[in-house]
Amino acid sequence: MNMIKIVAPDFDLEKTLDSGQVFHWKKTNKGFFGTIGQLAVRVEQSGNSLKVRCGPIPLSTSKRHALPGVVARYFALDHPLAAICASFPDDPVINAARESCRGLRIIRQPKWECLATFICSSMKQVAHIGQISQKLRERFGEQRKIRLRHALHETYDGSSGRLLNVNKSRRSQLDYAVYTFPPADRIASLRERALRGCALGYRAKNLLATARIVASGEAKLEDWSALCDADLRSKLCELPGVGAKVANCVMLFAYERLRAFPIDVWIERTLKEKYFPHARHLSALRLQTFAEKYFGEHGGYAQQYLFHHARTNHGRSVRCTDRAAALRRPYPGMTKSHG
DNA sequence: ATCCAGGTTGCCA
DNA sequence: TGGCAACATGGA
Repeated sequence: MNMIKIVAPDFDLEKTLDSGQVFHWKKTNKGFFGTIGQLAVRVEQSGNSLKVRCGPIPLSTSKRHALPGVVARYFALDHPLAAICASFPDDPVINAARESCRGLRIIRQPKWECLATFICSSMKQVAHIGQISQKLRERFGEQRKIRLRHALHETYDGSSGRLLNVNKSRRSQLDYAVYTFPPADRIASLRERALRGCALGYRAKNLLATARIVASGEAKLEDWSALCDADLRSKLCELPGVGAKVANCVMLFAYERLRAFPIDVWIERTLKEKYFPHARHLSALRLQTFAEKYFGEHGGYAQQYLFHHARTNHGRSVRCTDRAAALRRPYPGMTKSHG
């Protein structure tokens, strides 16, 4: 039985998976379905414990015992969250974010999967990125099935060990299909047209070009773990479709560089509104420099908390009953335009 | 319909 | 350096 229980204090599964750092987890009433690398996984949280079921393990039985470790590592349960949060600066803005994002962890994603997904993320809403990821996976990844419900809900014939009253077609309805992310060489083998078919738009060219560089061995993503932050960033930025923001996301979400501080439109808006309300022109570089210095060694965590806090609509300076209108406003909460 | 989205790139002064 | 437009797509 590929079912385990993991003690996970100081962890909020839903916030973690729904904070825009990873895009392929599907929420159902029975928990989250997704993949961790090649492994199909279903995760449910109740209180401090995680119930994890995985699909068929295409590995030796000795590796089976590694499952708890794989899951705990993916969700970064070893991060000292209290200490990390305590290292944030003390101001009303980050304090509010820290309060509302309790248990949110920066997970450890597979490098290629993270890089490829964020190349697809430019000028896309979080929901769209999820759609693109899903299409890439369905069309070019591998399908893995995982039991939708626990077997105890079904009727067993104790002598044969078989399910009763469940024919084959019905049994298949009990399975949930998830898809692994296609490896770089698979993407590299495609035509740009095939990628555009996954709604990538102009990003298709970048993803394809980067996939070919990775697949050729010219860019060794795993080896780059040994580089210092600055060198890693410049290596990532050499890849087509990767600029400062995407590089910082990949550093943070796949290379454990907790200092990396991605600045997207949401974070830029938040920083300007909350920390520089009167500044007229603040260059991207100055904002980046400020953020890295001010938020410190776990700036990436602070950034993720600010991002999620802002996006979940708690961070608005003015209560707004019309969420859509609030989202439409360039600087939510502001009534006067700042020229 | 119009605006915006976890940006990057090339070109301009 | 810093501003600016082009680049595709879909949801609100």
